[in-house]
Amino acid sequence: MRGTFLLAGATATGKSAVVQYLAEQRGAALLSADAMLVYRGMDIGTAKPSQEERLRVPYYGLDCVTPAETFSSARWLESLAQSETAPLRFVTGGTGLYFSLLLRGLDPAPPVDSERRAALEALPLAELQARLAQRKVTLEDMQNPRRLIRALEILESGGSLPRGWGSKAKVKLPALLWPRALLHARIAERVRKMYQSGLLEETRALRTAYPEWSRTANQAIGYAEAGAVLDGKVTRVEAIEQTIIRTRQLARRQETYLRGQFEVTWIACSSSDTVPMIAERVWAVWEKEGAAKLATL
RNA sequence: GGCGCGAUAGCCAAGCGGUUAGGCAGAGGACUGCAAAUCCUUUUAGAUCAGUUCGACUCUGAUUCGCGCCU
Repeated sequence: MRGTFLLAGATATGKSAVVQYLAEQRGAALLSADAMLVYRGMDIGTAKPSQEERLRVPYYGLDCVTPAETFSSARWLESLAQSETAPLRFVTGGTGLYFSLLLRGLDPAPPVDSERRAALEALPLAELQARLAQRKVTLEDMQNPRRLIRALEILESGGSLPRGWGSKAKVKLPALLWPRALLHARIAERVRKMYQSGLLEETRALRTAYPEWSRTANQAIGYAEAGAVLDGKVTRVEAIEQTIIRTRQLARRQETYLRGQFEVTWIACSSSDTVPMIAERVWAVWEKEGAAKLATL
């Protein structure tokens, strides 16, 4: 078997373990499709594959930047390109946007200009809306400054807005799915383990190494709350609780994105399943559906 | 035992004799270079029983439970 095979799914569904297992078994390379695993040193809170696991399988898409740097989806495409040489490649991760890039491509648009972005971010929402109104442009989501700003960046530099992935024919994507209640239990357990494994200490060390973090790294689930503990703003117990809640909310949004953007082949999991059992099901889906048809980038 | 205060949704918490409290959590949705981000929508009430009233979560009484004080 050759080619690229994908496995999506919400956080804490066990994607990584399943794909690690399959990669070891089949001699594949792994590409992480995750916007947080790119941060060097953010290991415990992102549930990054261990050094041992990484020695057994070639990995791409990990540790691309420091927490002080700003990452971007365009930048992730570099990791994708690096992994091209592998004859058999498995891609897994929780960032649905990256699967969109992989399967649907990226319409031409100007890269982010940090000065222009900062200028737009300083504007009130009403001003952003007014500027779009001047250009007779309406977005679906006129309350969302993020999207208004990006639209203005593209328009003000002479580009035209992408048509939208959601409106195009959906592409197939396999994903793991747990009953919500079980997933919530898995999330709670995982967060507690992160604290037992030293998330606070890791955060403290990273803050020493990098006093200023990029906005995205700063907001990373687990690290934001651990930082609040270190600053004495919340207790450890409160931070654990808040991290669990934010992770649950992330998982819900991840599933919503997959449902909305892809024709998902859901691979159902239950509490009695082991990693090899789920891996077998994933492999069966991959064999049946064939290698992913990637967009030409 | 007596007196007082309280009881509102999974949690916190208001006003009101008739028209949506609100927040959090949960659920659904959007998404093209920050995505673990950003934004939109939204279910679930009035401890129990009786009374007053056209109409009670709101007023009255009893009961139950909780808290405080007294003996």
